[in-house]
Amino acid sequence: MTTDLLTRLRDREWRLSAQRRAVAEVLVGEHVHLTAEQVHDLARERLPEVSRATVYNTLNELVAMGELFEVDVTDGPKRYDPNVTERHDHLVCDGCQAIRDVPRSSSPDVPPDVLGGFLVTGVEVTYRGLCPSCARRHRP
Amino acid sequence: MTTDLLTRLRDREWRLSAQRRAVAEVLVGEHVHLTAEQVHDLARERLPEVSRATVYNTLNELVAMGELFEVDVTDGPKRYDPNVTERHDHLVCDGCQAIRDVPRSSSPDVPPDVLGGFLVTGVEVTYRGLCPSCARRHRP
DNA sequence: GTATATGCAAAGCATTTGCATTAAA
DNA sequence: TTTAATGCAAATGCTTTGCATATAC
Repeated sequence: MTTDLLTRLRDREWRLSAQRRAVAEVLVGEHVHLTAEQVHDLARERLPEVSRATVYNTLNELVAMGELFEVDVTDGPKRYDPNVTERHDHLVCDGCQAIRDVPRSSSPDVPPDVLGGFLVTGVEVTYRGLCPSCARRHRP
Repeated sequence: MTTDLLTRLRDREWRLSAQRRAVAEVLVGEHVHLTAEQVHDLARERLPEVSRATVYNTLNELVAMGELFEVDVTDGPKRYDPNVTERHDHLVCDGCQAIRDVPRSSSPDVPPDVLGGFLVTGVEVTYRGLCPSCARRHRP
């Protein structure tokens, strides 16, 4: 039973302002990888007076809390990934920049002889290619 | 026998100015993952009047030619990886931001049932952790 | 000689910061 | 009431751009 973001935030005694709630609510769902600006726009639909600074502050706090991942797999601004409970990789479309989460198949690892004393604590895997609709456009 | 960067550039009939040569010469070696600013500084040691704009122009051209990879695995500015001939992954130190190339062990892939028509053309793998000296500092 | 690269300084984005104001607990 | 979040606008950091000048071919 995975608890959702809003519930976890309440449990952490995180000072819950209307602005922070608006930001957190926007970050719910699957395959959500929004830029800060997109979060700002969506949050403003719920609460018109949310400022950009507050959006950035809030996103950074959520990242620091481990409740949000920064994802830097496309050109341009960083994206934010609320899927922190399920280990997953990313499928990135070179055509339209869409990002989809995929469960991790098998964990890659480094052959010990090339590690040279390096301590590995995490792995990120990014698959690049074309999403169905961009693939169709490319070879119809 | 892998031909080196300068040789490949000559073969491409790439207009070879002193500035471009200075930039290209800086991009030779193993485990080289410099920022644009570092490239600029090193290039200026060889040719003091190289401008920042030219460094950026040149780096972008090399990337467009496929002779250089952009690597975005650390905070702050992008890094440039001249190792385009050998398939490899990256080991990134969370302590000091050092990056090392490691040969790819086994190619990860996505289970076909979650691909949903997505066409995969490339994979990037980033290992994060602590390099030997940062690991020592962390648990001595 | 001609097309193209260079350098400068200014502009462009994305993000952060300082500080006075406001609101949560 | 107290402590912390907000909003604004200015500042920062990285990268790109426009255009006059210089240079490789």
